Amino acid sequence: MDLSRPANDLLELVALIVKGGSGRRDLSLTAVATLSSLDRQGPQRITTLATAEGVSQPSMTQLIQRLEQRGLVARGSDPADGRVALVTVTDQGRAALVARRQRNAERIAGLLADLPEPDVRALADALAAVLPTMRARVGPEASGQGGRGNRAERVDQPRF
Amino acid sequence: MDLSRPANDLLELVALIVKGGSGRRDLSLTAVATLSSLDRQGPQRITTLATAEGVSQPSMTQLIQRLEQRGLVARGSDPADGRVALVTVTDQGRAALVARRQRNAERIAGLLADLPEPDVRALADALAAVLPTMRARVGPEASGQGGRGNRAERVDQPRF
DNA sequence: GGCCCGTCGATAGGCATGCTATATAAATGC
DNA sequence: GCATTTATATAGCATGCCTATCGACGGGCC
Repeated sequence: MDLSRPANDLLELVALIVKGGSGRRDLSLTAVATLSSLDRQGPQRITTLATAEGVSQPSMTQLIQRLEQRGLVARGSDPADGRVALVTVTDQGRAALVARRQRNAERIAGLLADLPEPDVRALADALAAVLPTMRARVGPEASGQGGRGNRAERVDQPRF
Repeated sequence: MDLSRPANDLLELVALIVKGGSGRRDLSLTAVATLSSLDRQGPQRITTLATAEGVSQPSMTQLIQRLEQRGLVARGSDPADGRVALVTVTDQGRAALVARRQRNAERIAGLLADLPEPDVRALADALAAVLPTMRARVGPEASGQGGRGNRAERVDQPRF
């Protein structure tokens, strides 16, 4: 089956949605992903977060510092290893996450609201069928445990 | 009809796709969109590009300068109005655009390739049905001619 | 014609977020 | 107990965006 047309269509849809969210970002994409990871998986160390989000360790250190200043995360220490900094989401961080998700969902719902209902239904069903597999496909590779060196060992892949 | 589930699913799909494209970007999102606009609609002035892409005029000036240094666009002047700078894509710019699109399409096709064919077909059909309307819905609003002031007059909307 | 004002683009300065290279501190191995 | 490895922090730099403001051109009105 030829995937180029759906691939390009999907690409365009993503571009439309991402572009629609113009304006000042309160939280960067990486910040949201990091908070989300901390929310789902509990306290994690800096290096783990860095490799999971695909940024360098210093970048993650700085991101955590910014998030800490804003009260969205807290730092703890690992009783078993004095070097590690265990990062935790605060309630405020969780709230920011929820608010952010809701705004995005509303924006997208606004786009969908203009479409004929059968089309929306077809899209909804197709997404529901496809998402679990894509989650599984992307997830494991992105969260490869890594952390052996100081560097993130990333492929030089174009982003979007 | 309840749009929250499809909206959240779509959001997650976008997040998966955007996050999948980790790594060094050769061209920013705005750069690609600008080149694409120049390719589709021919030479345009800085201000028009800025409002169309939702960035400030100085940002667009700088982006065009960077793109010009890399040979991806060229500047001309409007014979009818000495103030305006008409920006054009070069062949090299078009080539960069094609290469970029192809890499992205391949990446997404790679994701789709893991899915059962009927699911892909359903998604492809749903996308094809939905895209024209969304294009129309998002396009006009984003390219409102504006240009009254120096400032871009943007709403403070969270991006993605 | 000459002046004022609006519009177009450029410049200056600042902030956020990423990077690489390297430093510091704790743990581990001989 | 000192060298090595590992976890994080710091320094310095690049990019891409912003606001504020400047200089240049164009158009209307006297």
